[in-house]
Amino acid sequence: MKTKEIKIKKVRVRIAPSPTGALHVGTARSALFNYLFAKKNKGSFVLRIEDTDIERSDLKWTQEIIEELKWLGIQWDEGPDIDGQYGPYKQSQRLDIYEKYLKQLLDENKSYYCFCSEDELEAMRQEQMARGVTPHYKGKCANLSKEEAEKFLKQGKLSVIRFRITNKKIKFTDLVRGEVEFDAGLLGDIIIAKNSKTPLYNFSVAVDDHEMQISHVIRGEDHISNTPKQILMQEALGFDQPIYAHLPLILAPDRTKLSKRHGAVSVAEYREQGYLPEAIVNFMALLGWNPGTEKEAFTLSQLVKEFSIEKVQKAGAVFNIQRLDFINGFYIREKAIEKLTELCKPYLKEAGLLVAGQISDSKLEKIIEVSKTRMKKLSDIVLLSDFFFKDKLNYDKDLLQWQKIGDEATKESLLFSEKILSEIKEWEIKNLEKELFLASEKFNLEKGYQEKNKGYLLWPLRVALSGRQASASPFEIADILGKEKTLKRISDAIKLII
RNA sequence: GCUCUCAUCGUCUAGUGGUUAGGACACAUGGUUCUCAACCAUGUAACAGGAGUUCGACUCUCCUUGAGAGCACCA
Repeated sequence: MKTKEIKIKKVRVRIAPSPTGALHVGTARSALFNYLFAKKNKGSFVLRIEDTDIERSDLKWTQEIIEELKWLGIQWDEGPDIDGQYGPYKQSQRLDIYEKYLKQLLDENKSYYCFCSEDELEAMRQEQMARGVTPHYKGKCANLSKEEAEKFLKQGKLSVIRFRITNKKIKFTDLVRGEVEFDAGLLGDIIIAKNSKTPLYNFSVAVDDHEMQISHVIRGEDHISNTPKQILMQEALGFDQPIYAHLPLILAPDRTKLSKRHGAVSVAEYREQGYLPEAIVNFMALLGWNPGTEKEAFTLSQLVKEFSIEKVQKAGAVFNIQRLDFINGFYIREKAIEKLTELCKPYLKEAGLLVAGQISDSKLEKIIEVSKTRMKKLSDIVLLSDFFFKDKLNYDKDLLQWQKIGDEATKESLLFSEKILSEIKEWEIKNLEKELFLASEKFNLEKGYQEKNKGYLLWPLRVALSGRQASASPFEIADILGKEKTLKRISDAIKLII
């Protein structure tokens, strides 16, 4: 009995996005898992741009995909340079290679020219569906002689190149799904190229994966039915077969494949809304994978250590935005304040709140500091902190009232705060807090209010300073605003009551 | 329609023949608190159904049901 020779191949994986749109979160997660698998196994991660569909591909999408991947921290070992040197990692620059293999298949009669029109094909599909069989090409042109084909070609008849599917069962071992079997007889001869210069997906993938010596193909489950086609082509071309792993799909809340109609699907959109790359990475890793422990917070490098493809889930995972929000809020709170401030600046500028030179960095940091526990994403900072930047607040006077004490009592409360604050010399948060707490007790005693209920004094004050039902504490706001603005806001509030 | 795949709380999941079925998000309640967050504590909540196999099935087998993906001159 022959022992099968086991080749220990170096781990080489790839992610192969097509630049027909922004980087989809599903693609990003595939990229992440490939990256983790490569790093874990001391292998290489290759980025290949699949732009054979010239009509739909656009350079701007290639650039964006590269940018988003970099932003996420998913770095490739081989692939396009950042400065736009794509080299051999863009399919449109590999046309000679495909042409060579295409010719080989044609010469060996493993593929043939097909002259059927799209209308004919469509009619056939309809007819097959109606009969209850999987639509597939029956091979009308399969038996055309070489001479006939040549003749048609010379006449300039439109043609494509089809691959002869061998009628047999295709089995492969999937790292996440185990043994998978397909009946190739149901496939029909697939089109592998529009012409010698325009290869199509299933063919170019087989060629590229071979040429790039890809050892493991880790991709979304939506590709699983492409696998037998690619295996057949590898066999026809004499290529080694990579090991496959099909990842569960990322689902929308309605449990269908996450798509545009469900809202934001691109990494760029989440980035714009103010999600942090570490949060997105952590969140994506946990969609369809778990460490087998109860640990849930992972940095990219921790993920590299913990990742194992065996722990990848089989069932699709719903993209739960609430969980992303939670994780993002967690990372926001973890961020060093200087960094978080820098990250918030663009949002404040965009909203017209932050004008260069009007506010010091240290003051801005204080604003961010007192707001950050309420942030789920960076863009939240605008609504959370706009009252710090405005000169005039806009709110309903009834909001100033604490527990329906009435306008007059509210006014007295504000006047009391105004007096206390106007007398404070050392305008510093600790001191403000101390003085206001003392004042609150005194005020309650004077008015006969419940002694411990600080709301009589603090609520109207906080609303006067923020104009908000919910905000940071009055001490924090007063400290940031400074004495002059604080007193101004209090007197504005008093005027509002009158 | 055909092919393939999947199935534990609402969601992400742990669990590999014997568990009070565990954790996290979300939700609820309480604590803290002027408010909202954050934080801490507690709670609600799941093995799709039916047959087997077995002393014993969430766990193994089969069937049913349900769900998803694919079926392009897109990738």
